[in-house]
Amino acid sequence: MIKRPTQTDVARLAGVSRATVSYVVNGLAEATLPITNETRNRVLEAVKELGYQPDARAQSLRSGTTNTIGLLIPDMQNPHYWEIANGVEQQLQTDLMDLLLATTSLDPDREAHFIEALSRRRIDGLILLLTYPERVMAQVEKLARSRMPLVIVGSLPQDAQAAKAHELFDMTAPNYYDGAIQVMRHLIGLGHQRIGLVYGVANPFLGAERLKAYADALESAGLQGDETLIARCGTTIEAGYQAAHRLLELNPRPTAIVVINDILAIGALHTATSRGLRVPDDVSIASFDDIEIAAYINPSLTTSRVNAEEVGRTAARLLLMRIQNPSLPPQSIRIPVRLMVRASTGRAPSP
Amino acid sequence: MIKRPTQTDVARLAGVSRATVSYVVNGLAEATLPITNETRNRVLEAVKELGYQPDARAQSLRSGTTNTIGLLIPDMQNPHYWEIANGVEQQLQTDLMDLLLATTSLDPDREAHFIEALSRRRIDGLILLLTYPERVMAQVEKLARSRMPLVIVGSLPQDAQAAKAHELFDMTAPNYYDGAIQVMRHLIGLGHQRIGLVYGVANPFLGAERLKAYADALESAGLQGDETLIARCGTTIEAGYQAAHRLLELNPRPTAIVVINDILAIGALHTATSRGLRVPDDVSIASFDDIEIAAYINPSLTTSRVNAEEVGRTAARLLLMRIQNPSLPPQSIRIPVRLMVRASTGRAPSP
DNA sequence: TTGAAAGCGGTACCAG
DNA sequence: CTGGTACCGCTTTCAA
Repeated sequence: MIKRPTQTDVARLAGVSRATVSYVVNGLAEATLPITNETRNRVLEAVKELGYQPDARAQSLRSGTTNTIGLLIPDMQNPHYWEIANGVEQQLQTDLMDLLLATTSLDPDREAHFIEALSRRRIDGLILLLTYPERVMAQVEKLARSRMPLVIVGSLPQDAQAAKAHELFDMTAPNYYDGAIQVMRHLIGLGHQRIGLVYGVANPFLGAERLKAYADALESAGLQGDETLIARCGTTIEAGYQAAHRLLELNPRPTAIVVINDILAIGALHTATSRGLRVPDDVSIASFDDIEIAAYINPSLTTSRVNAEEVGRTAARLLLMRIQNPSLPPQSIRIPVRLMVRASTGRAPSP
Repeated sequence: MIKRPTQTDVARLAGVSRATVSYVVNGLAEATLPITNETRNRVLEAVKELGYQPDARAQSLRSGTTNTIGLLIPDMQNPHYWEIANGVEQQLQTDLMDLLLATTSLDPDREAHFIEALSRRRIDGLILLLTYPERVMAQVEKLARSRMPLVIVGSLPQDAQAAKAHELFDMTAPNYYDGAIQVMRHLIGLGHQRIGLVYGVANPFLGAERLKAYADALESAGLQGDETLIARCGTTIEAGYQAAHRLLELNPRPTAIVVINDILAIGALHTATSRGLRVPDDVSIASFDDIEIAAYINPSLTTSRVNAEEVGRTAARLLLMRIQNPSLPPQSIRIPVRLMVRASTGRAPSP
């Protein structure tokens, strides 16, 4: 550690007591506590001369508040998450909270580690985007019970824990179910009958809503589902690329592919192109999120738009409200989505 | 703030002193200090029962070390920076340092704010990717002089401050000059004579090396530069899109466009397509960074590959070395780049 | 108008 | 083997 000037150093240099330094530095001088202008200036000069910066650890230890909230995001590689982080930041800036950002790289151990680390820092609140809730739920529940303000972004697995969850912390999540229904209706409306799904998630439950909507939509259209039409894979572009290959090798070939997110859809688009298929003439591709790139790639992506910044802002808003008023009943807010029809989907080719 | 169990609570429950709790929790029990297994277990049980977690602020206040380093990145919207952050994380994980990530959203005030905030937290070291060095250099120099371990990623403006800089902190940066020369040689070798440049940077100096290499390469090929061939713009995809429009409206039209990074190149590619131009038959496009998407878009991007994770790892390595040995002479490490020739560049169209 | 002093939650030295 | 205690840097009440 670096030796930095302390309050005591400033006090000595200015020839006052530490208390006085504290008053001046925190601007209490002007308000309640009358301090001579002359003393004040002596202190301020000493501060400047020494380059004194109050120690945030000590301040927070003493004052009991850190003025910082933590945000855990799963995966650096997906722009969708940064857009959420952006939203959180926007909301926080209006208040004057600092953000402590951590990313788990989709690693369950790191997820647990960071929740622990953030909690030990005694941050004022925590926003979690969990990848492996089943691994850390106990930890998270304990946190919640210790009355740490907590917001979970995204859904939780459908088991007993999830049921309790809503009583413990606030939640917000995009309405992926609606989104997936819209995507499917759009494709079915275009005459597609064989529709594949690239299901690229780190943890299966993460796409559960989209998967269910996919199946529900097929069924209500009287189309038959088919396990081979579901290509499960990882979360990288390359994974999406490979998974799409598996789908496009099927016979008969699907005429449309729904991809779990835009990043993987870029991979799938590449697959189609490299197989000499035209999009959307030979195969339609649609996905979720509407990251900025989606509108600019060629062909532009039909995608179910999640306003990620709004998700982030909502999470931050919920958290700030809870920090201010810890006894509020927990809320759960769904963020609506909107289908953006672009160039990657079109009428099903005639057989 | 939340009331959490403290060392004292544990001590009371276990019927021992606070010192003993500290020993047990920090595992000193096994090593130097022999403590009865029975006492140890009593303490551990109390810890578990109360869900006690040591307060990181208090620990660090006392121990003088935070075991945390800070990383400041400019822009959430560009995957390139996230890849750098990834590299930093990788390197840090091998040691057991925590990472405090902050992002400035290209806002000079936030940049200053975060440097201040991180410094007040008394982190053990700081890695900076600066967007507005001229605004914060004084602050940064003061930090450096206070012996805060510091690594600057990227280059600094070419003025007196930059000259001093190398004596104050470690630096690492991709060799964009070489990269740009390679890109230009590649295009000139393909017969291109009118080569545009989309210069989309938040702060002009940030692309200085690439700009200079662009001019140098033109000159040494006996081609004449032309200010109208340089389209200055912002840092979003949309900005790249617009800037490329300006270039492609020129008469005669440039046959190749060099774009300052891949993100903007995606915009430029979209411009060409929407103007009905074929890439690379009518116009070639090349850029910098090689973010993951670059290989998957259509056409795939010819780009000067910067191994961003290596940049991050290098920065972290430099920082950790300096933390361990603060008196090391500052180093400056250039990261080599490599031209990835893909489908977005081809022979210049015959006039 | 200013200062003395208690304490926030730990660590680690020294004594027993 | 265990406990008492000074101290890390700051805030805030209370007295002077």
